[in-house]
Amino acid sequence: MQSKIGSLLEDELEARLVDETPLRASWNIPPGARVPILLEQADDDGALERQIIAARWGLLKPWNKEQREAFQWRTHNAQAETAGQKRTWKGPLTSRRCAVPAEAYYEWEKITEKDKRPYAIRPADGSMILFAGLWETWKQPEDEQLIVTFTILTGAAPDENAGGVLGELGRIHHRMPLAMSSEMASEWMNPVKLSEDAAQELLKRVYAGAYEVARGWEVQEVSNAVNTVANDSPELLDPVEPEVLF
DNA sequence: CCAGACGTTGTT
DNA sequence: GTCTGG
DNA sequence: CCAGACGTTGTT
DNA sequence: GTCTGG
Repeated sequence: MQSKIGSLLEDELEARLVDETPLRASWNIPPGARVPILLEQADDDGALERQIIAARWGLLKPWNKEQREAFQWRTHNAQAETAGQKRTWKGPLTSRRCAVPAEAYYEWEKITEKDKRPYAIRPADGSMILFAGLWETWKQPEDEQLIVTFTILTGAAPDENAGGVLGELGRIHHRMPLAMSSEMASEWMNPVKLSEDAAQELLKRVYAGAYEVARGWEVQEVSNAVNTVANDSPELLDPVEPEVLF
């Protein structure tokens, strides 16, 4: 995943940067990293406000006491198909929905057991992606501090014969993160507590709209420099020429 | 009732 | 915390 | 997600 | 193999 610095996000997302923790731009964001997420909450006066908050990618379940056990599960994604039935996602789904802004994300195509090939995926028009996410708070045992964590919902990738960018997405991977239009994101982020049924319906609509959002993306093979998290520069998004075979 | 799990991706 | 399994 | 590490007391 | 770190 790739993300802009906080101040730029404030303008672009028309939201207030709440967490003062400096959020630097990054072009290589792994699970576990802190990145800005977008959510709606009541401000000090009780008015609904759109906020940008630094959050850890990888949802930590609030009942885990030890950091070791909290970090054990891979929770950076939640399956949209079953999220409504899973204990871990139910609470967040009814009450803590967020959007995760990104300019691009990476997907790895598995070629063989050891060979994988990274692609950068982003809106062709340079706009921001708003992934559908869920957030949660976790109390750090050492200092009782609440830290915000999040996960990104995923769905089945389109059929590889779909044609166009949807076909490309399906060809390189069988899953994809669910992105939202800005209108859908506004609905999604509304912090009203939903019933489980209503939350399920809302999620279905996000899922149903995800391919249409993805239709505006482009998929470009990039250098395997992105495989090493220490590499973090805008050049990671530069396309590499596909190998000519003859 | 109490005890124990609570997840995804990808691979088989 | 909340659900499932026993 | 991928890359890279993984370990200590006591016994041989 | 599995976990940690980034």
